[in-house]
Amino acid sequence: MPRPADPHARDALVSAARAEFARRGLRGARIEDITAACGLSKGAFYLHFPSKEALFGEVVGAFQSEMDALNARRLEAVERFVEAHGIPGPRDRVERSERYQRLVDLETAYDLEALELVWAYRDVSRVLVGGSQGTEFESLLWQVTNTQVSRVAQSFRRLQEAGAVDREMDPELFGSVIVGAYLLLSNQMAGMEQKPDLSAWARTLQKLCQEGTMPRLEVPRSVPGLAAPARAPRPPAPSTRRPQARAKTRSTRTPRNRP
Amino acid sequence: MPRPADPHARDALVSAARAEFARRGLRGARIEDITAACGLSKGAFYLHFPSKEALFGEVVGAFQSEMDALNARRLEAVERFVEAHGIPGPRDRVERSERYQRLVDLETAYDLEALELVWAYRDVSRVLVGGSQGTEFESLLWQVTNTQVSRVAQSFRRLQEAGAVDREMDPELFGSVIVGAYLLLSNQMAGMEQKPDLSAWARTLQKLCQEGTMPRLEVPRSVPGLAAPARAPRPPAPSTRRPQARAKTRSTRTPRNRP
DNA sequence: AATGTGACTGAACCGCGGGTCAGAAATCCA
DNA sequence: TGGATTTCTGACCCGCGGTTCAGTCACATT
Repeated sequence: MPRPADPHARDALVSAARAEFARRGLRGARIEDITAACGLSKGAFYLHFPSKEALFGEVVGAFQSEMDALNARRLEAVERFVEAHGIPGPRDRVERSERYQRLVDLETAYDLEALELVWAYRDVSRVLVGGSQGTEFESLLWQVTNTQVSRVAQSFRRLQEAGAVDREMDPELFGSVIVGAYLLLSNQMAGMEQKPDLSAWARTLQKLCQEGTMPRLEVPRSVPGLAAPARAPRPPAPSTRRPQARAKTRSTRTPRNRP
Repeated sequence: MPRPADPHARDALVSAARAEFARRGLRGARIEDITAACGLSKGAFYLHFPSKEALFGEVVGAFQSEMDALNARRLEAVERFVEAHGIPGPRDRVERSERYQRLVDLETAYDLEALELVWAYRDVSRVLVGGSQGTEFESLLWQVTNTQVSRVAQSFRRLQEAGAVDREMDPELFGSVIVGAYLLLSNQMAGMEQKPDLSAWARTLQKLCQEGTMPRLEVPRSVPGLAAPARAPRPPAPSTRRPQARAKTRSTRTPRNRP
């Protein structure tokens, strides 16, 4: 087997591609730029990957499977906790009991792990979020997102049924807020040169979630006019979606009149 | 002036373009598809816009200026409130006093307005977030995002200095969470066929913010181990950003050895 | 009707970038 | 040293899609 392949070529391509994707998006990245960054020629790319989409898919796959694994461990850990200690009730929460604190610590630890994972794949996350619209990967992003939203919503619902969180809150909406926060944070990570204090992030995130969903107990008055009529709710907006598109093709255009 | 232009042509093009951008992203949208959706020919597009980027820029400009205007009104309203009633202190918050409730209502009303605006431009928002990476509009998104993060962080900081919110929280991080929630919600809106109950969304959002940032006062024990060592923080990850890219161009490649 | 004018068409043009492949280069083995 | 073999190069091809423009059409005016 003469002329052994450069052992770093494949890794170098992956790294360069990730950087290029992060800069220009999936569509915008040019294979020649990727190979040039590794000191290779365009043709060399195809010795390792059939297309840039395939390369990206490989990286995304790794990201997704790690995320899935983490998710599974997290679900299992919470399950074990509930079996051992039961679901915290309203009292646990407002009094910040030992077992409530334990659960919060558990969740915080997993939030931190999730943040670490996102940090490691922050560039990929950025591309998935911001540069894969109209590609095969767009749906994948929503798949991951919705999985997370569901997970959060599910555990939220359980606490809700136990009376441990405000019953008026929509679990799905709550989940969206949390996941949305992750998405923006991951995008911000992509622009950072050094790692932020993810541990502090995880703590703040948990605090926000825990305190923000405290059930109403010793509340003095019951918050009547929260909905607030929101003066002048603004007219529906200048333009909605496709108001009067005229015809599918040029065939059916109405002639201005007949001679 | 014979052959008057079809009065709907321009609007139809804008609508069709927005739909197409939302489907395929800025880069992925094809001008011929846009014009075909209006029953026009490709050439007609250039009678109205110099390029698809120009069209998009026009729509984005409208979005941005409405957002800026709303932002200005909001800042002014909060300023007026503070002048009239002062900044709520810790007591106001934990007791949910009248003036605290007023401020929450005010914020909720503006959140609702913002959500309404995002709803009207949900397709544009989706493209800005998810389909403009590597284009001239990418920076614009971050400009808008950062403006909002700063606004939230600023008002957060003020409350923090008054002792009305937890001092341990990073204002910028808090802002990112809120804005991130908006971004994900706007993306989810883009896939909805009918308008959700934005008023409920605004309420939940505010509740989360308000309760989630409650200062520590009558807490029984002072929450010692929140930081949680987070077992096995995971090795830095399989791949970081461009570890060993070899050379800028093919010129400086190291020959494997000399004959 | 004839004519002028501006809206609109669509074939043609062209650059960009993905993908190919004949050949050069590198390495091993005899 | 001279094949044998595999890696890697880079010129080339080609389709896609943005852009152009000569020609056509619809309408107003005369």
